[in-house]
Amino acid sequence: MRMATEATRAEPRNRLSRERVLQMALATADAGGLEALSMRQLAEALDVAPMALYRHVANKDDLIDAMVDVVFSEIGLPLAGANWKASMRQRAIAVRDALTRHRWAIGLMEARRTPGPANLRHHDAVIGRLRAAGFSVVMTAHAYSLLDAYIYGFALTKMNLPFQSSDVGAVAETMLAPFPVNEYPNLVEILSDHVMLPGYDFGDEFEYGLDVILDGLERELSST
Amino acid sequence: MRMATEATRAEPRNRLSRERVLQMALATADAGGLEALSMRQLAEALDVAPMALYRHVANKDDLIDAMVDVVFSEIGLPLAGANWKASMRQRAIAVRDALTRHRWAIGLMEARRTPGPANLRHHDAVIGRLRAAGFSVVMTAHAYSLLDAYIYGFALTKMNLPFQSSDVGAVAETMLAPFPVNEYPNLVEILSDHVMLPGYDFGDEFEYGLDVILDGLERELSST
DNA sequence: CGCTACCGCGTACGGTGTACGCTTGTCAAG
DNA sequence: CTTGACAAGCGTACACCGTACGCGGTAGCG
Repeated sequence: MRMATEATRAEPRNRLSRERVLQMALATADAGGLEALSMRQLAEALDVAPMALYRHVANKDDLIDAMVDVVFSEIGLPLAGANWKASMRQRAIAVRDALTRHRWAIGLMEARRTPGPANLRHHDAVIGRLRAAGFSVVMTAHAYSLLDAYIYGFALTKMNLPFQSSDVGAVAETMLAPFPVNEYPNLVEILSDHVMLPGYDFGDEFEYGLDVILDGLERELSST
Repeated sequence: MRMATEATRAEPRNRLSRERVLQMALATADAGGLEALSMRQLAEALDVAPMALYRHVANKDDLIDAMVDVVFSEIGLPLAGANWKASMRQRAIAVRDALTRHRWAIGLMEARRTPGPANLRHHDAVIGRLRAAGFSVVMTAHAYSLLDAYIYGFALTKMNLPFQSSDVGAVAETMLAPFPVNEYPNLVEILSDHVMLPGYDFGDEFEYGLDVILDGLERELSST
């Protein structure tokens, strides 16, 4: 039998591509964090020799740049119709959600010095939305800086939280165990009287702070 | 001649110690970032074999934990006397300054799951300051979450800014060069009409956003 | 059929963190 | 003064990492 039919069937199935590399890299990083992403492991996951990856990716940095741009593309653009507060609120939550899905990306979103198209498109759209709502150029810079700092910072502190928003109690005790009781009374109070109570979810703090910021910006806007 | 006097003079000079390791590690990380800090390089800088370090440090993670706690200790505690806004403002700036001195620490301050004593002391003092100012336990959690997210987030985005707050123009052009003109009009506008102008310093955005947040918290506090 | 372009691979180099066991300098007790 | 214990520093080794370089096979075209 000839190989043609086999080739056209079996070959393209395992055929490597930038797409497949990117997708697998995202999956690995989502599952095990950035430090679990090694070129060798990635190659193995794709059932391919390590060096094969370099046909589709210039180097690891290039790969990560591309991964970050995928995250940006998942965020979507802010709504154009709604009032600016609703629009910014929705965008903030979209970013937060994307960063929750891709925790490894948190430190990198604004770090790469070669932003991808999705990145630039996103920033352009947000800025445009604010300008259209009547923000001056200066106020837009203020607002964007404030909002993004909060969003990324919340993701950062939340991600870094050494517990999964559930077994807070155990972790807190482990943290404080090496120290004398009542060494840190205020910390203990807020932990035991609030954070460790059943209903508490640190993630809920996000929207509270977000609304404080949006209200503050609204006031700044109308006072100009 | 006897060795006693020599020993007491020359020996402790080169004698390794946790302190010396820590100090050199901080210097290296401050100068070249966390990725410049390798145990081998660190050993060489201390004129010592790599494995000698492990007498004073359990492993690299333990070393980094200790380094983070040094940063916390540099921040100092919030003023007790002043009104809470001034106190929080001063603390925020102190944290920002510490993170500017030690950029490598930004992602790590809240990440380690074994916080050091300076870390806990700091948190305890801030919480205590807010409680003393009349914040309820719940409001304290809100305020702290909001403030820290902003502070760390600002440090994160500022640190990651791919330029040194000076040659913004060149970098911006490099970023946008691969794309058609007018693909991102809003981005271009804010860059050329504001960010790239001589007087602009992104660092100045920090206090603007900080004050918006503090004012917002004050309003929340008085409306309770 | 032959040519060319490309894709995946093998090998190798210089880096990393660190486990394990040896050597050597210091000091206390006999 | 000798001896022995103890800790500090070291040498070697291992498993991993990113990736430069060049080879071989295959696909699709003329």
